[in-house]
Amino acid sequence: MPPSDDLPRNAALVLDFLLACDRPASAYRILDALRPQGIAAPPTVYRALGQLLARGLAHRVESLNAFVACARPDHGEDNGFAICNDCGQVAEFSGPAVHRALGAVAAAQGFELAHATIELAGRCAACRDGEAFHG
Amino acid sequence: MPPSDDLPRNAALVLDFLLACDRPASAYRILDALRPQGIAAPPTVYRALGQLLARGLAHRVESLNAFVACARPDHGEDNGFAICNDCGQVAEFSGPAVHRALGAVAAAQGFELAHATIELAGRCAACRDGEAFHG
DNA sequence: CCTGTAATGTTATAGTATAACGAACGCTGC
DNA sequence: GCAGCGTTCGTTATACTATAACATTACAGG
Repeated sequence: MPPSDDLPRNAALVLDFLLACDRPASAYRILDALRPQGIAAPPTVYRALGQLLARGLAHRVESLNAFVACARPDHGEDNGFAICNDCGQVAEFSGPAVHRALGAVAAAQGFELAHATIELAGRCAACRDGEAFHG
Repeated sequence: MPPSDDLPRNAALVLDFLLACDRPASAYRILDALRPQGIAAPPTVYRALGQLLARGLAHRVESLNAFVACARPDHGEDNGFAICNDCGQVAEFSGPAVHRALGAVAAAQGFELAHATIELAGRCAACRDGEAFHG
């Protein structure tokens, strides 16, 4: 499987859309957005997303049932997301200390860790600042 | 809102079922299991789950779209789950070191952390041991 | 040419979750 | 009592998320 270039047509379309989005998009939102490009049915979107996920070019945000383009395709997997409840934006972060701590927890239980899902919900710096003006 | 006792009838039914399960149950699985007790439609289940989640007596496992009874109703929120891909069992853990690390990551971004979702996928100790006998 | 693999298209269906309505219950204050 | 209020509950319908199953196309290698 090629690293990142020469994506299939549909995967490239979906990735371009995700990159243009500043927030997570659901599969059906992607579908609606790409109908003009000839994508007509859910399986097409889910297949493209599957290819992107397999290449690490996109991530699924479990707590939103939505997808984002990877902010750091070069970095490792198992990054975390900070999700703003106010504006809906999502920031991807790596957090080596978090992974060390999780690895320790897993090891303590004899758990063989394959993948970590880390999703923080709260308010981003911008929205906190914004609220300062309103009270 | 009372702490834990005197749950509404449906919430108590759902909690009893989750406690009897050794693994996460989807809302529709709960629905099927509790039809004999008079629960007939999805909103009834989701309402009961909402009450349990609000009291911290159950948790939603985002990566499975399923629900578990809380293993530690006395402990804090934001616990993590270790999900075995082989047997489907889920272990709840607390991991203060993880929270400290996540708090640091959030603080570094100016992110106001409200809730952390931490879900580990992999293989539990029992399933690792089991495989040793098969090769 | 034949065949295997990957990508695609299409229809239908499974699985997850909530909106919107209204009825019934228990409580408080009059 | 009973009027008003909040909570729970029941029901119907619908929205949203995801995959099964099968047909088609395109291209690489023997």
